[in-house]
Amino acid sequence: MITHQSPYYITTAIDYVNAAPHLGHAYEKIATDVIARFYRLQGRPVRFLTGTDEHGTKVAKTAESKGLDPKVYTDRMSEQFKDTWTCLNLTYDRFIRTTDPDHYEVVASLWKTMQAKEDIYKASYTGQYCPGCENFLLERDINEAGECQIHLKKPDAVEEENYFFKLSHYKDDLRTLLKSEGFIKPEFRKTEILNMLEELEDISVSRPTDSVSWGIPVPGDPGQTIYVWVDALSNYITGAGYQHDDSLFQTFWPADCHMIGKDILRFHALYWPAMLMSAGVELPKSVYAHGFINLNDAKISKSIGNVVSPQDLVNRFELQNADPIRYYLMTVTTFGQDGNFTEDDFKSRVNADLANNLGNLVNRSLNMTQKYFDGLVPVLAGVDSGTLYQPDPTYLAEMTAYYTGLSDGHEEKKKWKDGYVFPSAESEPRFLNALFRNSDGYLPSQPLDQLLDDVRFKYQCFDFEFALFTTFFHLINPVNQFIDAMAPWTLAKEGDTEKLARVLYSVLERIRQVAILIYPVTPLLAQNIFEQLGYTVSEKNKELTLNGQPLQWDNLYEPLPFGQAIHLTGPLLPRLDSEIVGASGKKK
RNA sequence: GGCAUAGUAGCUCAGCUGGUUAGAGCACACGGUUCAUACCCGUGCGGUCGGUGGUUCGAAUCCACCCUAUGCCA
Repeated sequence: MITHQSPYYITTAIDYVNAAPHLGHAYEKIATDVIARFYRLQGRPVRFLTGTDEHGTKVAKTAESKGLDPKVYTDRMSEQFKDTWTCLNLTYDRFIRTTDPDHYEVVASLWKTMQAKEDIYKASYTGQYCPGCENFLLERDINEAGECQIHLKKPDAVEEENYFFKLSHYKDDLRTLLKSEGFIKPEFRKTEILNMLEELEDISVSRPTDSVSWGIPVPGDPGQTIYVWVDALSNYITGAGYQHDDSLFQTFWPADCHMIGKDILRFHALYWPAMLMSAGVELPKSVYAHGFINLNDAKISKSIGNVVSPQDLVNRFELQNADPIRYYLMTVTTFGQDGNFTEDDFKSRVNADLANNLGNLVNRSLNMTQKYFDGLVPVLAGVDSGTLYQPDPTYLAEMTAYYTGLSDGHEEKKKWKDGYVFPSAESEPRFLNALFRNSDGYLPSQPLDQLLDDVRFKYQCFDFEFALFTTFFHLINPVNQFIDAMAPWTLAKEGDTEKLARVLYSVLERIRQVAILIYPVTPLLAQNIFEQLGYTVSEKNKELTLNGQPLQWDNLYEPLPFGQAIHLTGPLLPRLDSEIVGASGKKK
């Protein structure tokens, strides 16, 4: 690994263990894993934190209802989350639990620092308390008759002593932060939070232990329990070694990105930075609020009964692994916006993109290699593989002339619409150049290296949909077209071995590149491709190694070794043809 | 009720700061091919861009109001 690159620290929201993990939880974790894998490919030291939020009355009550000690209950639930993340093949570096001992220490310490700064004070709080809920009600929990929506009883006005955090004190600093470039992502969320700022008040940060006992006690006041957000948000610094591992903390803090759902942006963009300001800790560089995923057009919720876990989907569609789920979720919508997971769309998209376009391409190419070259990557006579990606002046001149010939964008678009420049038999040598040199003859408007850079840029912007669209539309599909145009089976019949070698090599080489591009999203498919291409593949420190070397983005320009023995093992991904069962779990 | 985001072909979505006949993929129809996972390649079908008004020579794109969905807040 190249270690001179700057470290990258990304976190997910920690999940509340009161409910089992479902597709919504998975969405965020997958996106974060994609980013983590992408940055590892870039050679940056990455730290990826996820975990569970385990304190609070609800959890204590649920545990009690099952006759369990809260700790025993949360032990079980956090294992369930870990199992799910294993199923999704997540590469997190630590799974933090708010019940972890070091987290207790960090929260207590953070509290004391904020208290020493005189940002925490005690005051009385009056709220509408519902005995049925064992909690204070928010306005939205109360119906028009002034009753609790759930228990249909009027709540009691209860007054209790709480500690408060001087959030309002940080209004101006927060405004400056929020307005700064790139702190809140996507950009359109900025307005929403800035508007909230004006009505910012101090927040309650503790509850009497009588009401909430399952939590971290306030230092020096055992009668109070630290409230959920101070506890939960602090996980991000605990997970970076705050006060426990100085070298880790210095390496990875401040976090590069807190990946969260749009519902909790307020806490991450206002409360959390203010707490850090108070404690004198550096602020995270960005907070990314992603959208929600619906399931078959319905909100994912217990009451609707459409809670589906990734494991459920793997079983239902008889998937070999979760890659198709990862792929679908990352392409179903523009990241940041809400999306909809539809099961028959899932099936058809996975079949079309992964099985047919990519899978079949890999399969047909390797089959031909097996058949025509005894399973060895074709050797290009008289070509030094080290020079394959060196610019070819003749070709560059040709391309330049082509671009210059286009008077404006309109004409270029027209050419695009008229169809790609198909290689005739005569133009074939140029086309081969295109496949493994700097430019791609199929798409004259976009040289190959630009396309590859474009994919990288899209990943950097968390624009996963476009990163993959570009890969499939501009890099994979053209290879299928190329194969048809070149008709290697005809070349084989005619005995034109040299040309056959060039065509097939070009195809295999492009497949190799594509495997790198899709690796962050579908790591196991990528791994399978590398294995079939004949590489010795293993995993080390959450990185893939090919022939002993860690896979890196730069490998895009390190071509497939001539003569490498491929390892054909059958279809990359079988088509999904299983019957679709209703999302709600209803039978067919 | 306030703030924010979204509402575009049967389905999932692109369309940046307004400009010639609104774009992909999937699905569907027809043709071609056989190396391949009933696959791949080609052609075609398909939309009065949520509604109503307005600004403009010109709006899916800007403004106002309304309807619907989602999140936060009250």
